[in-house]
Amino acid sequence: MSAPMSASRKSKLTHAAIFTLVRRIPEGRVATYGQIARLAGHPRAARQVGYAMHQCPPGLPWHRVINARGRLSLPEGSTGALTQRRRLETEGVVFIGGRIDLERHGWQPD
DNA sequence: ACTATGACTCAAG
DNA sequence: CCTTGAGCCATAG
Repeated sequence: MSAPMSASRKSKLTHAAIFTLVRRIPEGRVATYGQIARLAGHPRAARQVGYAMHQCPPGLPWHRVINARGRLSLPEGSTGALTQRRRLETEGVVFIGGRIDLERHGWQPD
């Protein structure tokens, strides 16, 4: 049986799976790397999510993915960080002291 | 195949 | 609040 099976469990956390979840994050909401990994069935693969963002295809709302502390993981002052913050604020996400209140903007899938 | 690395996370000091 | 160390797993060279 070389059936590859469904990619929901027992498979490696692929970029495709990560991208699919990231696309599900609604506008004005944010999700953490760990949360995406967990939703994909890999609670410990937060790093892979971040790595996948490095290879994120055009059109992917990568800016809605932040770290567990409610801050942007990109180097502060970098072009990416500024772009991310600007896009999030455009969507209505509020930064308080450079931080996002996950209780308020955190994405909660049904 | 192996080693190094990384847009992470958590616990402890 | 910040720093340090360890765990984690896929990708790149």
